[in-house]
Amino acid sequence: MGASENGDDDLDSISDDRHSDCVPGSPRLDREDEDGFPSEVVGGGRGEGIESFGEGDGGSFASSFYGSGTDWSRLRSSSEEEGDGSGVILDDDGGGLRSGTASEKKLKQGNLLQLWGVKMKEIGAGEPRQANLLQMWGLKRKGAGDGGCEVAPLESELPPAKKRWRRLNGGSNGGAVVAQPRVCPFYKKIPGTPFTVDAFRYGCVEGCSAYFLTHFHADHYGGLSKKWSHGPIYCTPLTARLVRMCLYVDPLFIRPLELNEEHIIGGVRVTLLEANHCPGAALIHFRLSNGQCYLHTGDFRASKPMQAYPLLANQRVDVLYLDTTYCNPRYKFPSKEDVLSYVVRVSNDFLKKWPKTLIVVGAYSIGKECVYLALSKALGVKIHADASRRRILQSFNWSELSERISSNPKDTNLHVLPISSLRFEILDSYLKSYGNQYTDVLAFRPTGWTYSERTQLSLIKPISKGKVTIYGVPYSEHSSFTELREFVQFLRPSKIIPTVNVGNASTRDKMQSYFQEWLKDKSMSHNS
DNA sequence: GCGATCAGCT
DNA sequence: CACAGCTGATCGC
Repeated sequence: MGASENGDDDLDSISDDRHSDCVPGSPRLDREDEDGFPSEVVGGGRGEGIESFGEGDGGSFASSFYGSGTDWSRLRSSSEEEGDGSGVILDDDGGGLRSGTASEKKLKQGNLLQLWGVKMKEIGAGEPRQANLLQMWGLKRKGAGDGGCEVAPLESELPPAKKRWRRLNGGSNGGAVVAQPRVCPFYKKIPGTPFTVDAFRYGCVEGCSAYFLTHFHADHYGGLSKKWSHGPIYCTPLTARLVRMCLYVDPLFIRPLELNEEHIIGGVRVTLLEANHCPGAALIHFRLSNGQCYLHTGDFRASKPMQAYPLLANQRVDVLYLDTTYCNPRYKFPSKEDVLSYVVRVSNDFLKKWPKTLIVVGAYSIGKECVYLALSKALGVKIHADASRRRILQSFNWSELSERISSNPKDTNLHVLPISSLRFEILDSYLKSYGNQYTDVLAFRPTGWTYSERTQLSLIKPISKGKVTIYGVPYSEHSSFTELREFVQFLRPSKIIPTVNVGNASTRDKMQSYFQEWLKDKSMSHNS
């Protein structure tokens, strides 16, 4: 599921090996860096495959690239904040303040008012948030005192493409990203190579001459803009299109790599694999010239079919950079297929009782398409999305989806809205804006984490208010705890580096103990 | 005015 | 709790 077709792409005209000479002549890894990894990371045989980091062709890996920020202690951690007195900490490169306590952030931002405890809300008398969402749909005029007009926005009234993207996806930069260190953390760097993964918000990363982007979500592409000039960006053709269309990155820097093809970049054999996350999302497999193999999962949902990928089946993986979003046994959720049939069933039942129901699916910029696609197929109706979202969805070249998209909201009772719109007041206004076309709204909020307490789909209880009913459904695009365990036990990597939830020392310890538990029985190895 | 970044919130 | 943002605000240019 979730795989989208890669049709012809208009971006891939530039040959990939133009930047294959990108390893700068730099000193070797400093001894003080050791293997560059904290000792808490699980290792197979201690040291095996580790000493070789930084050797071989990739040995010119800059020590400055890998030397700073190589341990967890540089990461933000609430527990650590309590521990070390949380003074202002200077970066190695001098001057910069490390993201840390709230006071540090305020200092860094130079926001004296906040530092002094003056709240923003007390200063500005802003409009309530709802007004803007209503304005977005043309339901309410700016500054107009009336109850809103009754018509959906006309195409001609919409802002130009760029404004529309920015409107859909956040403020001025396509969505704010949570505070992170200014220095690229070590787990975004691939040792023995001049590569980083999803590391765009650190400016020019020293020693990095190739920047990989696993998928088009703001917390991964953060920092990319039309001013990007720090090096080539490698990603799938679909992600490449979005980077150009939505962020206006200069195409000279964008290097689309077809899935399932080996590409030689800087002497490293690189293959992108379908990640089962959002459209365009990829796992990245690196095979260094010294034989070391690394797998970076980006964000992914582990699945059985992945175990048949030729690069993963019966292959040694030395280091696994793992999406550990739900690496806790409390996170159990059903398969995507089960959730899709559940959503269809709920909708059919609802429509039987209230035939004039508007069905709404909440979604971010990309991801969760299969939820409304499944509804579209089952109900035999089209999908309405606004111009901003249509532009993105059409760029997928996913014909099964494209054919079902409608620009006219009155064409169909199945609409996609930003997930932030799934609130009673907003949906109620939305319902009213269609006059008497609909009597009720049935909305689905697909997410992975609302499901933590429930164990069965049948136990899900919707919340209703007036004519609006909202279901939170456990449609996850990350691996459940069980899926993660099965994937790790299948792959049996020598070493695992978590890439999510790493800001807290106790969470890191917990994850490492799970990894050890999963890998303790060597006789179960598939990949020995 | 525009773009980047931050706090607070969902 | 955490996902993947959203929104308003400030700051530099």
